[in-house]
Amino acid sequence: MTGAKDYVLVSDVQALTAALSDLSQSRVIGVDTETTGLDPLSDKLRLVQLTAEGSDRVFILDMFRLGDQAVPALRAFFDRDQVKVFHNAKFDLKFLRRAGVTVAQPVFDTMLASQLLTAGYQVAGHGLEDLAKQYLGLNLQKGYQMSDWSRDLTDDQLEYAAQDATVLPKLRAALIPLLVRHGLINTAKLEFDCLDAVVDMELNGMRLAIDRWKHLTQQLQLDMERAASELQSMLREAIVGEVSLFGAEYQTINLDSTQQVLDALRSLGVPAEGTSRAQLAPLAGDYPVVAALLNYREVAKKVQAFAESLPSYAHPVTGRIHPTYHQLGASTGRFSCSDPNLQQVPRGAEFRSCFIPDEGYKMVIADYSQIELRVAAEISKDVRMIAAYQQGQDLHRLTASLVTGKPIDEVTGGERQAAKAVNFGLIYAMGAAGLRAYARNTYGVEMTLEQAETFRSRFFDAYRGLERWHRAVSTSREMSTRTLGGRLRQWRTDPPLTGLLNTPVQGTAADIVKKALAMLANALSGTGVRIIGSVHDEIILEAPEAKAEWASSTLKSTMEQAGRHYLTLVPVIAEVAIADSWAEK
DNA sequence: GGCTGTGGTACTCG
DNA sequence: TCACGAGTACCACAGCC
Repeated sequence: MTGAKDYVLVSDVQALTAALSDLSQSRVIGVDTETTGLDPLSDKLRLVQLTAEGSDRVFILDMFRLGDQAVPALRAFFDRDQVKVFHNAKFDLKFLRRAGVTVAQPVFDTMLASQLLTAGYQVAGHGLEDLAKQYLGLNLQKGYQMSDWSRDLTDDQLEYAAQDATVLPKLRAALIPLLVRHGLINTAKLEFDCLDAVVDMELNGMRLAIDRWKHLTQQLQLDMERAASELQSMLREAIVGEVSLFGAEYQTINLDSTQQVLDALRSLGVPAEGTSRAQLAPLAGDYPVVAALLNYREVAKKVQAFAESLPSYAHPVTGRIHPTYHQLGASTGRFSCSDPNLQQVPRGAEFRSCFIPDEGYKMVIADYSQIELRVAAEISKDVRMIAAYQQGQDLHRLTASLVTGKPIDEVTGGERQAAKAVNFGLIYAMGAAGLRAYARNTYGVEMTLEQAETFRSRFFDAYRGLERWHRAVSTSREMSTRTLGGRLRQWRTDPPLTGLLNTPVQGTAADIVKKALAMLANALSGTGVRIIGSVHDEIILEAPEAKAEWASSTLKSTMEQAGRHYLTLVPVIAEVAIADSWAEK
């Protein structure tokens, strides 16, 4: 046990002033909070625990007792350039923000630091207890997180509250040498700088036109019922003739059960190896029942996974959708998103047009143009790709021309589409077989394996730098890789080549988006323009109508500037639109 | 009999 | 159909009370 018994309960303004003055002497302070629940939009901030590095004394601010009169002093305190150390800072920052307190950089987040150090590895946990044990050899007292922080506090609760705060500066001191050793200082700074934008996105959320959404849901449900009954009647022929107590017409099969569906298909004479889309798609032309199944699946997914579930996420206080962004949720450095996952809302306008701005506001939406291909050009230093981007050429058209041997302006639209897919697939080492399958299924183009191989080798003849990069990576035997920003991903066993190629590309794109978000949070602070979402290469703002033009040019220039921070050979372009819904891009 | 957790499958997105 | 990276819903199954 770490007995941090030395705490001072601060419940009036005089004591607060004295405490903050005392803490101001320290270059580094640990910050923790206790709240009446987990939701910053409906629960309350109860305690703020502050401790100076090197001290075991913790000032525990009782926000219920202090009330609003504490806010100006706290705001001034957190505006100073001391290092504020948090664990899972996003949580505390959201509650502080709701209480009227913004926290200026520099912020150090021990959880993000730990996640960066282990990126790619499966580790037991990144909780404060885990880190205290691992890096400091301390066993923290657990079990008070979920206690009732809304009533009079017990001595046990106060001791628990004090304990976590004292650990934070110590953890930072232990983590910094590791970040240095792993070359992760810049990446850590980037992640910490990004926190404000993440807090914005979660607190702001996105507005859903709920009536419109429910109407869409009803339509889709009808579509699904039609698709289901059509499929059901086609499959029912499979069980006609089988012995049934009630008659075959009463038998239904569970359309969501792959086992039942496969049995039924086989007894209808469909030569299906399995029920995956990949295995069924080639059979759809010959067997109407297969086409019916694929159709059912598509619409069922949209109804069950998106349409029906989304309204339950509308927040009772704001009416808006507030997802959770996991800053290091993907091992490449990308965000992941859940509850709900707004990053997988179907692209169709019928879905995205239901996401709208507040009255008097516009959405301002921007995404990077071909960001991953540009990053691949920069990493591989391929002269042809770099030159094409510098001259503002259409890279897909160029690839089509190089592979077919046609002059650029004779390339057809179909060839350009095919080249688009090839650009995408081949930079991640898609094999000849994959290419062949892709060409057949997407464009109905039949080719032999040899022809696919020729196509592939022409691609790499055209882009020598890309080929050199592939060869260098595949012979390197490295157990880790880095993005251009220095972000690290490690493997414990021999990594797949595709992972070694994909991670620096996808991860550098993530570095760029995060840099842009960090810069935006600063640039937009106090302007009334809100950051409301981000989907991998896209950033969504909500701006008062009068400021939409300004927000739009700020968004575009900030995203492009963030790109230049990492890419020096290849220009970065962001395309921006002012819109009345997410469907307009 | 009903609950929970886990693995597999299939879909969505960039 | 796929190369990479994610999350969610559903089914089937094991283990438990």
